[in-house]
Amino acid sequence: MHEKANASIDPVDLLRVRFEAAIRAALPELEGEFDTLITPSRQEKLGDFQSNAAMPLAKRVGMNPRELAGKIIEKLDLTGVGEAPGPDSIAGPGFINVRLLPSALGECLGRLDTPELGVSPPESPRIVVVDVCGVNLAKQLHVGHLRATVIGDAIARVFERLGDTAIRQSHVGDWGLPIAMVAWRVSATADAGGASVQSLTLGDLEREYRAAQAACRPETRALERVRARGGHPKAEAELELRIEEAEAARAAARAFLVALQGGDEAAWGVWQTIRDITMGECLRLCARLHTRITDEHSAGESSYRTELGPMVEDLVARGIAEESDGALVVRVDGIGEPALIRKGDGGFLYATTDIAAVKRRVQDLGGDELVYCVDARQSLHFRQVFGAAEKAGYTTKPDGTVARLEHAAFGTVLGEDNKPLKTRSGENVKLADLLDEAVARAATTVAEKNPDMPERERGEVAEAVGIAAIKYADLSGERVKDYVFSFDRMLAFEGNTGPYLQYALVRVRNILRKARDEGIDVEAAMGADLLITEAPEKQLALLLLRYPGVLAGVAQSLEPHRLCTYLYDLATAYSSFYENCPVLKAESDAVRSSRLRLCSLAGRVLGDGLETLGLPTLERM
RNA sequence: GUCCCGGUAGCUCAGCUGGAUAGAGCAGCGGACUUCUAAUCCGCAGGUCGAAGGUUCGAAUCCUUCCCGGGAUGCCA
Repeated sequence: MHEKANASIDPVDLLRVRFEAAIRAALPELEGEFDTLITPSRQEKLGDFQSNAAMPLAKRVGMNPRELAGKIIEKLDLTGVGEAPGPDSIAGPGFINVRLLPSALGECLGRLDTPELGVSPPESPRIVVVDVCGVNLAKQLHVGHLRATVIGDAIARVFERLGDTAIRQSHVGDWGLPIAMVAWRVSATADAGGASVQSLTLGDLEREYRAAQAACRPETRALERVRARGGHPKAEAELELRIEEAEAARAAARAFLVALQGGDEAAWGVWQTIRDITMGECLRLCARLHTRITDEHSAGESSYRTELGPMVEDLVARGIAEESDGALVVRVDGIGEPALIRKGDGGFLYATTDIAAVKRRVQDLGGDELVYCVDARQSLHFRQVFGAAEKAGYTTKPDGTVARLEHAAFGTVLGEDNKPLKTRSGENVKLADLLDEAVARAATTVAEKNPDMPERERGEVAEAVGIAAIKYADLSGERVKDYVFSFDRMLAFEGNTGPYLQYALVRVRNILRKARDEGIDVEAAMGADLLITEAPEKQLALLLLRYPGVLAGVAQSLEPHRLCTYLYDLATAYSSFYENCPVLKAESDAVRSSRLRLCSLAGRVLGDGLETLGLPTLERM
């Protein structure tokens, strides 16, 4: 315990040991566990860390909290860690403030300075299955898909960074009647001598998708309305005809679906082509977005098609599913609405596929934890699916351990009217257009700031800056909150933005590059004593030490925005250090070496953090 | 009706799971580029944390009720 604390990176661990000993000594009669309640100070003038333990403990033993705080600091030995405590260390109702010794800070930093930046591999790495992206066949990705892709990938990256295995799963909506409707339509067009299916773009497919939807929608409501008003017979006749046509279209689409399900070669070929067109475009965007989502991560609904029937039979046989109004449902304790898993007509529903997906992710992929990065509006759906899967025993691994299932819900992207940007509105912003706009704006800024930069590099910088701006804008807010989409907000390059973080890292790299150019032995400086004397150095050092803990907190909470906040604070602390503490022109070689090492550490943490969020980094900008 | 999620500066948002005088960015005002790149830094100004109660040494944070906004709610996915 003491050994471990001595080797710790986080000063909180060092202090906890000292405070525990002091409290035990001050209150020998105290029984049971207690918390030392050590946290970083919010205001640096008060100290670096504080313990709030005296207040609850005083209550427990019936003492005055300030008096108890006094007794604690009498026993508190901070040798080698912090400045000796005195009466001034106590403030307010009984806060105990601690100021760290520069030497202790340097030693902690030295322990952070490992190839893994203080992140130790887990004793038993876990398998975390992360649901990402959420694409549907024949539909373009729009800004609504940004979140599932970017946040999901970031969460997966955090687990990977911590030494766990992340398996991304893109649950592609590639099955069912809507898909059959488009497939039937494009196939019929091709058969009639129109455009071949292969020649279609995703944009074409999406238009066909909408057209197919419209063609298959019976306008019974409109007819009812017309009849209720005693409308014109001609209008009535026309609507009746349209309804007939729609029914015919639906019948044709159903027939196509049956052919597809039966393995009909022609139907299968059309479906495959539509799939290839959609996924090709989707994966190009995923790559451009600097995510690690690739083809191997696609597990479409179609991949469950042969598993659903047997699974449902199994649920019925074991009495987990029951009939209700002709449909089959699974009731889950604590949820009013049951999960529907089979329609009256025998068809399966999205809950069915999702339950099968839980089973596969736990029992075949070996997931210890399943994370669903999906819109918050699906919240009830996932509570039902998780509950049903648990009831069925599908969340239990072959070895008997039970997987943890979590819906990492994100808020909706809204339009200026405060309503969700919806696919059918037709006014939604395409993801590809957003990226193009971002890069175009970044290119303008790059040209202004770096007129001498070679053309090709300017392009690369613009791409990285634009993508980082968008991703950071999406990642930096609390996950569950909605936001109103705005180009200006998402493509800002100043202040608390992705490019700000990239810029701070570029400044680090510039110094290190220049040092090498000037013939300074940078490698030697990497072993230099860390002299933390100036306030900005201290601020930077204290933040650096929090990095491993922040990563762990993000994995625990599934909230990447915490890493954003941390990196922004770190970049700000570095910027302040940069302005106030000359490195290459430091007053002595020892200080210069120390600062070079501090720069290097800051750069590595920043770079590592950016990469863990999935934001591209740069050498210059 | 029931359930879920939000409400913090003019705007966009943080607030480390109950700690001290609630913090940033943008916008506004004023400073700092012959210096390691100013996509930066420093300063000023800006707040009954939706409302009212409660819990306790201490509440933006926990509990209750209410107000406002959004969402979900068995045979679409």
